[in-house]
Amino acid sequence: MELRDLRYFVAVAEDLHFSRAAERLHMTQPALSRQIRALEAELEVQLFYRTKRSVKLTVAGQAFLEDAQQILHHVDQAMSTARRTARGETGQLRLSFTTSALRSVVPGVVREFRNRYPDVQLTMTERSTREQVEAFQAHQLDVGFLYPPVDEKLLAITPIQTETWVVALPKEHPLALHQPLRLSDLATESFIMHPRQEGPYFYDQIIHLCQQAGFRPHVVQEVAACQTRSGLVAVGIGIAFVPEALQNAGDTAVVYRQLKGNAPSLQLAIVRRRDDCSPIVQHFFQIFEEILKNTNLFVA
Amino acid sequence: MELRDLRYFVAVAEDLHFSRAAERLHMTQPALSRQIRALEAELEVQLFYRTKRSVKLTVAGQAFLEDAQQILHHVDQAMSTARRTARGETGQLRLSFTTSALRSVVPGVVREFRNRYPDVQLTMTERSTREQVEAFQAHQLDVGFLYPPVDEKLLAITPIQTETWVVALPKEHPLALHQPLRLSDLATESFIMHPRQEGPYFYDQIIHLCQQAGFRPHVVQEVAACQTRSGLVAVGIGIAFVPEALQNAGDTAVVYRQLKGNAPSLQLAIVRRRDDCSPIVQHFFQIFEEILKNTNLFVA
DNA sequence: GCAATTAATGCTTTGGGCGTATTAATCAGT
DNA sequence: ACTGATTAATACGCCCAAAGCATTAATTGC
Repeated sequence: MELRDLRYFVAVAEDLHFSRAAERLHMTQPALSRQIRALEAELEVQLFYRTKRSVKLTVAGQAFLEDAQQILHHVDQAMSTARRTARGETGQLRLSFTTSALRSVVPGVVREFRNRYPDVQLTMTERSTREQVEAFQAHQLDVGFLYPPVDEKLLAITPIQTETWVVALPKEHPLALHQPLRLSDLATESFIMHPRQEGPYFYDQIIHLCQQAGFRPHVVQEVAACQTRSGLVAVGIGIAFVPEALQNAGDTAVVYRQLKGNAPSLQLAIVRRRDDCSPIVQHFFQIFEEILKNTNLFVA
Repeated sequence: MELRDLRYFVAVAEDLHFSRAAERLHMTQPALSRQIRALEAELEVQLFYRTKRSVKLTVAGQAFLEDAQQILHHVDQAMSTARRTARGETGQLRLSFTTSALRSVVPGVVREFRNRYPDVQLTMTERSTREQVEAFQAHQLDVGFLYPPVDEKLLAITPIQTETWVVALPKEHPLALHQPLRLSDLATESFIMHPRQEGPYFYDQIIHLCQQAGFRPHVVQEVAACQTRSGLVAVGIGIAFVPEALQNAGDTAVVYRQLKGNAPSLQLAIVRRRDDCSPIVQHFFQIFEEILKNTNLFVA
């Protein structure tokens, strides 16, 4: 059985006339008659009642007609879907980002991507840098916004922008009057830190900067979520570093102060699997680059 | 595009190995490689990443694989359905019957038919003789149990059994003491009749018999449904003729009495369209004949 | 009863798909 | 680094399945 047989059968079944159907199919009537007979022989089923003058579908023929039409339609759809998938117009894109990236570059890119490729199913998951790397390794992620360094040969890492982090202080804290602060002003404070295991680079950077400023920070708690750190600052547990982008998060019990001189900073990066040549991912990167150009962010 | 292409593609996509797939398809590797390339050219879509040593599906290839598998499965199903339909093992059977037929021959046939052909969708509709003829003409009915005579050349009518009708009387009626009754005993009674338009033969037969018995019946009401006639008898509106089969309907306020001599009678018939050669209808008739033989009913 | 219509049959032709032989490229093992 | 094994691609020739052409047979309508 071939699709040709189905196409011939559908044509005859729709016209109930061999000669006309043959003409529509750009072939001769004897060829068509033979093929239909061959199809009936293969199925061992009579599809048409024929007299020398008229053609009529049998019950089995009616049932087969419905299936045949559906199959031919499905074939068209499959071809179209394959083409659209190859062009990156349909499919899925799994996206992850750290909390702070969600407050900066992500929304604009995602909005534009949805506009241009509405048929791509977009899955967005917030994940820490470490979780994203694991998801990439498990082939459960296509594009991530995370904080290098990440030693992973499978990943293609493109730095985007350098974020300077700021100090979050309780509103009533004496240092809240100063702007900017020196790092050495914080020597006797209690620090709420980002857990080292979730991103050792950032943790070590702060420890290192503090040592340069002449003290070793007193860490009272480790919390991964930036907002939670901010919240703990509000209730007086200590002070914390948070990304600049979080300043507008709207907690009135907390003030944010920039640091003079070497401040802790992080380079946000957009990441994909190096072997991933999915056109959807390529489209996403293209849109991302366009937006980056227009908004004139610092590109490291 | 032909099914061959889909079969080849699925084989390669499942094995990710041209030589092995070719072997499974009982063909040589070069032929298979060529066909896949031709398919990609026709779709204008790359389905596989190939190196000289390994084969991998592209995203478009993955999408196409799912469709291709579904299509091939649908084709198998369509062939199977056509065969089963031709054998009358699947499809639909639209059945109609008069109220009284439902109480006699119909249940046994239907039960056995459902047993033997569980995949045939059975639609059962109660209809008067006239309604059944109309449904046949509109091609909305396949098999009917009705009361001839019916002048319709399109229909093949097979008489089944002769039903003698009985008189339904209120329990307290003086004539309830007699068994059997004479028709002439009913000369002064009020009659609840079956409407003439729903089946003139039966109506006219009763009028004719009464005239032979020397009176013209006094008709007080016309009601098509036999049970309803029986119900009206119970509340004293009059007397009525109902089929024997209705005697066991269980209304304790009504008694049924046979008539001596020429009683009104009807010949139930099983009917189909003369041009209908659906195997399902044939099966139904076959089962019906088997059951008729076993139960030894009178066949007219 | 004859002309027109329409599906089936017989014969011939052709092109697409297959097999064989070979090539090119990559990988693994020494 | 070299060699043999593996595997997909290319070249060429063959063959049969499907198409076309010509004709037949049967039915319909005037």
